Parts: sequence; C-alpha cells; structure tokens
Amino acid sequence: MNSQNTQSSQRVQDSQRAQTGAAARRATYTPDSLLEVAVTVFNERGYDGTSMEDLARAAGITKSSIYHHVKGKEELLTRGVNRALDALNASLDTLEALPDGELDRVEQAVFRAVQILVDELPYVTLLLRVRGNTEAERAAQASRRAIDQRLAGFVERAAAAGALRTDLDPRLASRLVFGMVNSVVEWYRPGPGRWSADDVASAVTHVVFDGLRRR
Amino acid sequence: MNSQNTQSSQRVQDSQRAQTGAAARRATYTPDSLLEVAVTVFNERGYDGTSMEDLARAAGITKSSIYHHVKGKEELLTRGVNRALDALNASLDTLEALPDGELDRVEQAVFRAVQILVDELPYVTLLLRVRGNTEAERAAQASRRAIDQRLAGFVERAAAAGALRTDLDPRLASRLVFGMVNSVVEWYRPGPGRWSADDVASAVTHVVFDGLRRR
DNA sequence: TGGAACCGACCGACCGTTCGGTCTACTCTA
DNA sequence: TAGAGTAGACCGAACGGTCGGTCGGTTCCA
Repeated sequence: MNSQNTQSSQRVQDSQRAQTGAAARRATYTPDSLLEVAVTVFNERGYDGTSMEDLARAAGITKSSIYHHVKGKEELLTRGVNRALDALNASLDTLEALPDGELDRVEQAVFRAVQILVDELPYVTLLLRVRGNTEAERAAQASRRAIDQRLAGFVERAAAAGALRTDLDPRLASRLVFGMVNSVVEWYRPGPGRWSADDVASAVTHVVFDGLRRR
Repeated sequence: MNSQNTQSSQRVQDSQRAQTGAAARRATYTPDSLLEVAVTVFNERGYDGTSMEDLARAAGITKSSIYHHVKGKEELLTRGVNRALDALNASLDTLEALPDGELDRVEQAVFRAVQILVDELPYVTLLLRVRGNTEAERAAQASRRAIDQRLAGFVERAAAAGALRTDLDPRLASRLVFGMVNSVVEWYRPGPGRWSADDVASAVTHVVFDGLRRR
C-alpha cells in the first residue's frame, strides 16, 4: 500500500570549492535545496497529506535533521509560495511599467504568466493549491488574490480601450483566461522532446485571443 | 485561530409522513444528506485537512454518530467523487451517440461540461482536487483520466475532420480547453444576481472557439 | 576544537475509528 | 389501549496509531 520511493535528494554537491582546488565536499542540504525536495513532495501528496516523515524519507535524512535547516513545516510552505509570488509580482511590475498598448499588455501578461508557471512549476503549483487552514496559507491566498486582481485590471483596461469583443464581461473573461493559464500546472511536465514553455505559452495565447475554430 | 462555524446541517425533515398525516418527524441524517455536509467541508479545508471532528461539528452531531451512517471518511470521499463521475460519464455517453458533426460534438461537450460542473459544483470540485494518497483516491483519478481521454478524443476527431485550426496540437488544445472548463470550480458560486450556468457555459464556448480579440 | 550536519529517542496532541450504552418513536400483542 | 419489545439515531469515552516538533547527543571537517 505504501509507494516506497526511497530518497531522491539532490543535495548540494561541494557547495564551495574553497581555496584549494580540492575534492568535492560531502553532500549537504541548504534550506533552498531542502525546499526543492519538500515542494515536490507537497505537490505529490498535498501539503496536509504530507508528513514530516514523508519529507525526511524523500530527502534521505531524518525528521529531526530537517529542523536543523528550517523552523518547521509551515516555513517550507511559506518559502515555497513566496518564490512563486515573487516571480509573478516582478513580472506584473514590468508589465505595469509598459507604455500604453492595452491589448498588447494583456497578451504579454498571458504569455509571461505561462512562462513563469512553467519555469517555476513546483512553486506555482504549490501556491495554486493552497487551502486556508493556517494563517500562512491564508496570507498566501490573499497575495494570490491580489495578483489575480492586477491581472483582471489589465483585461478591464483592454476592454475599456475597445480591444476586446464586447459580448463578454471582462471580469468573467479574465477568470476564464487565467483559469486556462493556471490549469497548465495540472499536466505540464518538462523534458526533452516535450513541449517547451514557449510552445505552451504561444498555444495559450493563440487559443485565448483567436479561438480554436478554423477560419 | 479556529473559524468556529457551528452547525449548518440541513437534516432530512419528516423523512416519512407515515399513515397519519401527522406532524413532522425529528430532523435526521441520511447518508446522502450527510455527504452534502461532508463534501462542503472537504472543499473548504481539503480532504486531508478535514478531520472527522470537523465534519461532526459542521453536521451538528458527534464524531461517532457519523459512523452510524457511513463506514468512514473514505466512503464519504468515494460517494462524493462517484456522483461527479456518474454525471460526467452519462453526458459523454449521450455525446458519443450523437450523429457525425465533429465540431458540433466538441462544442456540445464544452457546453455540457460547464453545465455539469456548475450543477454538481461541490462534487466535481472534490473530484478535481483529489490527490493519490489512498487506493480510493487513485481510483477516482483513474476514472477522471478516462474522462479526459474521451474528451480529448472528441477534439482529435474534430481536428482530423478539419474543423479546427491546424497550427495547434489537438492534444495540447484539449488540455487547455478543459483546463479552462475545470478552472470554473475555483471561483464560481451560485446565487441570485450572479452568473447562471448557461452564462458561464456560453462564455467559455465563445472564448474557446472564437477568442477574446475584437474582430 | 568549534560548529555545522545529522541522528535516535521521545513528547503531547490529535487522528480515524470502535464500543457500550441511552433516548425516542414506532410496532406488536394481550 | 396499556405495555413490552424493536430499531434507528445518537452520544461519551477510549482505542491504537500518527502527527509536528524537541532534546541530547555523535560525527566530521575546516
């Protein structure tokens, strides 16, 4: 009944080559490299469905050793979602600083959102799946809602500028568009011979703005 | 820290009026009315984040009383997801029996999917969020994948019939389209003065097939 | 030799579940 | 029609087990 995936750590190899061009140091965790393992497991089993024992097993160290690197389970969650939030907010700042061109801004927003989603896949996945059971989770949800609203603002400005079809409520359109964008985390997996971030981003952009129908 | 939402049961009133046209019997749960409460809580806190104590509190009975109606937590999950699976599969059967018209079939599939999603919102939400931590959850995921593949089949047939634009991989297009459809569970809430199921279904259909751009 | 990295043993709290029992509405019978 | 019997709905207490987290070490390298 237990899927025993023993260790898949990827610890930091020779974190510093030091002064001497000497041999590699023993593999060791940093908070960030541990986070990488943790977020992967969170996304497999869900945050609430993941025990510290699960994390320890996946990291190849004991439960107590995890507490040497981070304060606890919640810190891993916060660090994880913050990484996604930082990337998304940085992108929005850039977009907001762009000159007029309201339709172009929305197109850029969609394209960039997909790229970030693919580049930071595990972290964005974690963010999108967060429930509101603890204060940290509710804070993440609030930050995420703020991002959704900035994006919805772009769509409304494009609609007000007359760049979008007029038979759709911009707020509804925005929900649907970024719903499609976010749904990418449910199936996208990177790898050679698979779709690239740009493949997906341009497919999303094409469907969203011009539709599936042949014309 | 605890959001104390005390009881919101909706128990079965006068489950039988008996021979006499007598007064209403005392409110009581059935497995189905209890399921309704449970699925709501599952969707708020996540399945793994919900304790039997949480369910008991929301139902206004004790933990042990829940076991009078159902075998356990997992049965509530199975019953919940099955309700969604049954509705979706029934719709697909109907669609498959339709005469040719491959593009029309896909349009119908999208429209009907949104309708079911809205009609059975809590149950479909539960299905879409299931992780694979137990055998029951993995079974639900497998059934869901089967549905996704039937839908993808419709899209591929429409593409093969030349009804869709040719610069998009039909498998990718299918993921995106039903990703948008499924994303509706993340924000849709029924209520007077809000969007109806048909509002959302036709908005999704319009965006998916004709895009957001003014033309 | 100091400190980072790690470990095994353990803690109190809470988990899903079980058990014995109570209360109440209804049915059956004398 | 009184009263015994039955069955369903529910409860309080407790079960074995797992949870997130702590503590007092040991190891090992700069």
